This record gives sequence, structure tokens and C-alpha cells, in this order.
Amino acid sequence: MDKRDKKPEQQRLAAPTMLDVANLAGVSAMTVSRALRDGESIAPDTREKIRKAVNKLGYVLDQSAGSLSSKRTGFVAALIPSINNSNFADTARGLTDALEGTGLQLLLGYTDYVTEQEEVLIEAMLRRRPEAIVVTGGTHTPRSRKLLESAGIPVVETWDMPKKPIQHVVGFSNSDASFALVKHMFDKGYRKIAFIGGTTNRDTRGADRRAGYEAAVQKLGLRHSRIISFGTPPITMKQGSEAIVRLIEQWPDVEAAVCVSDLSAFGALMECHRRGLKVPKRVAIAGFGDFEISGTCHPAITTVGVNCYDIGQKAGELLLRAIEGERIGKPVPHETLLIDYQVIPREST
Amino acid sequence: MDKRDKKPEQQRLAAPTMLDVANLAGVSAMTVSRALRDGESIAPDTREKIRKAVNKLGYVLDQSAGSLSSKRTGFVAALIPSINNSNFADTARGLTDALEGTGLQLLLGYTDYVTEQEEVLIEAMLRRRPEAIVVTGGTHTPRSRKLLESAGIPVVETWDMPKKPIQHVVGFSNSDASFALVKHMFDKGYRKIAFIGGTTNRDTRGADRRAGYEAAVQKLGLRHSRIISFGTPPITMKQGSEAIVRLIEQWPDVEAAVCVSDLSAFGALMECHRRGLKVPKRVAIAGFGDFEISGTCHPAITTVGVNCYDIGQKAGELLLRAIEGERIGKPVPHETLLIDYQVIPREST
DNA sequence: GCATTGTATGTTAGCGATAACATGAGGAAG
DNA sequence: CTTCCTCATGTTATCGCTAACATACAATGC
Repeated sequence: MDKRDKKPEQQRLAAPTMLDVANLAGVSAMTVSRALRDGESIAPDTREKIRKAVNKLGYVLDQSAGSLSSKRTGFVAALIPSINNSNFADTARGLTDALEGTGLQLLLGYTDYVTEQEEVLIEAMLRRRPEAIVVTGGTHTPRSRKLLESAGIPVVETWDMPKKPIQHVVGFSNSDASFALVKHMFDKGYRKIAFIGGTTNRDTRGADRRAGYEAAVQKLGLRHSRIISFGTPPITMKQGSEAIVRLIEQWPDVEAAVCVSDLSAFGALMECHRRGLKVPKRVAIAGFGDFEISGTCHPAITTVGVNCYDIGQKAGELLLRAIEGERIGKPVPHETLLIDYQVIPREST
Repeated sequence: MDKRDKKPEQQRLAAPTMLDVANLAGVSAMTVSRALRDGESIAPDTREKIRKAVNKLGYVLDQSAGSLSSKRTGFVAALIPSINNSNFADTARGLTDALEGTGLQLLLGYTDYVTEQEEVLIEAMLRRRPEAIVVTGGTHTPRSRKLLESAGIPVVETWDMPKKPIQHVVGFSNSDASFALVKHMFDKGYRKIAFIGGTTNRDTRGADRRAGYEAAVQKLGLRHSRIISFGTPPITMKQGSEAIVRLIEQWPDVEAAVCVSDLSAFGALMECHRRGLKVPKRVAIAGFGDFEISGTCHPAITTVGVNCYDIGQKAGELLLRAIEGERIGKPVPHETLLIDYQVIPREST
């Protein structure tokens, strides 16, 4: 109760600078700067004096000033489509873990699945001079692409296999994965297989999955495509529910539905419950992404599991190497890392 | 094919600066600076010359240098527990929308429900000098609190009703909301009501919900608390499944289970399906948060709906006013905004 | 025709940190 | 007891931009 020292007037006026700390500790600003970093040679008692001064003033380093001088901003930008998707959350976690202890911080932006929004975010991020940038997908506006190409920093595209990569890629072919899922259904004996997805190509990974379905229809000699497009991607559970109803109305003989994601698959499954349609007897249902929900629900949903965490972690490791390479003037060659996925058969098919 | 001009040597060496643009456009750097901002008086043809020079060089403004000079960093920090939770995602969306068009960008960090991680993030964010900061919850480490108090920027605590707010608050009482849910069950005739939650108080909102349950047990004169603690918060669907099994083993006479979140409620519901236990006949189940899943699944889950988007949007508006207030030297008084919630009765109770 | 205003632009001086280059005091080596 | 080296610290000069003030020139008013 008696030791709280108060500085009513000076406290609020301006944040203390390194010079204030230096004056209080009786050293130069440079010494403070050194003391605040690790591994610099500072006498123990000087370090202690500085620590005390920092605490007393409540000093927090101004990194924007530091970056200007040192040319290192200490952050990596990552753009993901949505902050409410466990797949991308896992990727973000992998990235964070890879960056742990390197002094680099991850700053997230979300694009809402809109490439124009991505462009805005890319530019906003680049203005802050990230040391590297991770984007989701391989589809960008021309300007986004140009910005990324000329940013002079490592760029990693994830979750996709772009035909013309900008630099590095850590991903997989959504089309191939979708093909594999349809093949799995085919092998189980299903022939009248439909696809449920969104109405536009806004979600480019969703569009690729549809393409994989269509390729499979062709290659496996299935009669014809049965595609229900419903809702703006990413489509919701509710839209999955409505889509399955439409599907069954339109093609009553349908035997199986492959959904663009687990969420819509779940919606479809619950709608079947509600209407007393047995899954998989009346209609089989498969999803994509191996969200927690598809393993927990009843019946559990067949899906494609992707190693999302790995995408983030490998992207992180890759960009760390790339940043280091740029720093020592030995740029690393562009890499494309393939991430594995597998069809996870469950009760719904 | 013939117009791609290339500058092999000069391009990569160093990012162009404003001075490079100025030289190319034949004006001073200050004029470029003005032209790149809006609403500054610049002759149309000068502006055009500058635009061309910017495009030619692929110039991107260096905001860290600009911030240093102008004392405005143009971003707001928001810390949320998880990037894979639709409640917080909605809040983030509300924030983003409120900031739209103000020139402020939202930078997200996630704490993983760990206050120590929050502390690390708060300091990392403050080093970048955000113009305001939004945190989730009212529980922080002492150092976090100190950092926030002395940061000299508007601070908004959300999703909670802290006893001792730092500055502004936009939230609600999780405890009261949980109480209301139990009361609703009571009114429906349930008497042997249990609570399913995580094992620690890591998720402070979860802990508050449990406190609300216990308060209700007392106040409504229910026989005694039946609490199943299982898993580290935030508990998963699967943990909800296991918890309901334990609950029924431990108190076979239980009539209803209130779960700490919709996810665990859903897990519990699916486990009941699997075991042939009728919901709500054998046991009623309620969740919290009104996630999409609880409205879609069958039977749909009774829950508490919170206006998450509003939390973000109101927090955003509040901090905009606060930032403006600080700028003109007329700090706004600290506000506490109550966000509404309501019990949403569905098929599961 | 001259003072007055306004518009477009230029000049100068930092913002707060750090890189790079001093410097000074001890200690080891000869 | 020099010489040389090392360690701890200080000094100076930026980093790239913008605030604040200065200036030039044209249009306006009397």
C-alpha cells in the first residue's frame, strides 16, 4: 500500500523512449539497446540497472523504429481464407510452432475467400515489410501476383498445387484428392455418385475438388455428372442440408453424394436423419477435410484427411531457410513440397 | 510478349524508396508522400506522373518508416483465444467491419486460451505500437495487466464482465448466461441437472459458466451439483462424448446435462445416439454459444446464443471513438457495454 | 496595379532505434 | 613495462518517411 509510486504528470504524456531508460540507468542508449537483446556483452550490473530502469518506466521497445534501422521487422505474414475453419487453424498452428523461438512473429489476416480482399491484405502486409509471406491457394489477382513477385521476400503458396508457382509451394492437389475419394466410392460399389458444392469458383480449392469429381466421372465411366451447386462458398451446414434435398429430388436414383467439405456433408447427413433417409443405405455421404465433426457424428462421415498442421510447419521451416538464404546472399532454390492426404473410410459410405 | 521491360540488375538489390519514385517522377519526396495519401492537394498531372513512377518501380510504401514519423501505425491489435471458433471469428468479423474504411487494419493474434501466451502476445503487439488493443476476457497475468494499463492506448476487454476493468468492456456475464440456461431447464421440469466442462480454469469463460451452474443449483434448490470435469479446455467433441458416458455411470438418475460449449454438447449428443439413449427423453442436453452445428444437428441442441458479431462491432466503434478522443486530447470516459444473449430452446431439452 | 489569399510544391528536421565504427580500461603475453 | 588484445561502452550517422514551415506563382479584390 505504501510503495506504489505515482507519476501523475509525466506518465501519460509520451511513451518513454530508449533514451529515457538510458538516462535513468546512467548509460547510453546504445547500451540499453544491446542489453534488451540477447547474447550481447553487457556487464551484469549494467544489465541489472537497465532492467530496473525499464521496469520503472514501463518501457516497451518500439519495434517500428528498430526495424527501420536494422532492416528486420521480425514478422511473417500469413493470409488464410477464414479464421473459422479448423483446417486453416491447424495450418496456422503449424506455422506458429515452426516460428517459435526464432524471434519471428506470425501476423494473420483473413481474406474471406475473396481474392480482391487478398489483394488488399497483401498490400497492407507488404507495407509493413514482412520478412516472408504465406498465402493460401495458388489463385491470385494479377496485381497480387505482381506484388508478391516483386516484394523481394520469400513467398509460400499453400493448400494447392499452382500450375505456375510464384516461388515456394507447400500443398497438394485438391483435384487429385477429390478424385481419390470418388474412386474409393466407386470401389465400394457406388455408381450413381453426385457432387455437392458452392455456386461459384470463389473458393478455388472447392472448384478443384469439383474438377477432380468430374475427372473421376469421366475416367471411371460413370454415366454422367450430377452436380448440385448451392450457396456461396464456403457453403454452410445448412446449405448442405438443402442441397441434399435438391439432389434427391433431381436425381432420385442417386446412391452417393460427395460434398465439397465436411461441413456441408454434415448438414446433408443431419437432413437425412431428419427425413428418415438411412445413411449410407439410401444414400452414402462423404466430405472433405476430416474436421472433428465428421469423426464424432453418427454415423461418422467418410472424408479426406489432409495433414494441415504439416502444411503450416513445413511452410514455416521452408521460409525460415529462405529468409536465412536471402540474408547471407545465397537464395535457396524454389521448392514444391507435396503434403500427403488419405481417404478415411467411415460409416457414412 | 514485347513490352515486358526488365531491369535485371537494379530490381533486386534494394526495394525502391519514396525518393526513387520522386526522382523518376521529377518531383520531391514530399509530393510523392502527399500523392499517396488521399485528399491532399496535388495537381492532377503530377499525381498521374507519380502513379506511373510507382507502378514502374513496383513501389510499396514503407509504413514502418511512415509510422515512426507520423506517430500513427494504422493498426489495431486483437487477441483471441482460438482461431478455430466461430464465436470469436464472428467477433473478429465485427471488429473488421467496424474498422472498414478508417485506415486501420486489424492484426490478429491467438492465445490458445493460455494467459501466459497472452502476455507474450500483448508485449509483441505493443512493441509494434498498435493504436488500440482488444483482448478477450477479463483475466490476465499481472504483467499483462500492467502492460495494458501503461500502454497509453485504448484497451477493450471483451466476452466477459471483469470485476476490475482495465478500461473499456464489451461483454456479458457468462455466469449469468449459464444461470439463465439452467433456470430454463428447471422451468421445463428438469431437476437432476449436471454440468460438463473442462478440468482446469484455463478457459475462464468456461469457469464462469460453471460458477453460474453452481449458483443456479443453490438458488433453485436442486439437490446437489453433478459436475463432470473432463479434458483440458476448450474441450472437444470427443471429450464431450466421453464425459456424458461418465456422467451416466456416476449418476444414473441424471435427467439433463448442461455442457460448457456446443461442441462438447454435440459430442455428448452423438454418443447418446450411438448408445441408443434417447435425447431428450433419457437425458436432455444443452450447450453454449449457438454454433452452427447445434442448429443443424438432429435433434437440434438447446443453447445460449450470444451476439458475437456485436461484441466485435461495438468494441470497434468504441475504440474508434477512444482513439479519436486521445488524438484530440479529450479522452473518452471508460465504458462498459452489455451484450445481450438469450436461451434458445431446441429439440434436445 | 498592388496587397491578399490560396494552391501546389519544396526544404529542413526529426521520429526512435541500430549498424558501424570509435574508445578506454584491464589483463595476458612477451 | 610495453604491446596487443578483449570486453564493455560510447558516438555518429543513418534507416524512409512525414510534420511543420517556407516558397513560388496564379487568381482575386479594391
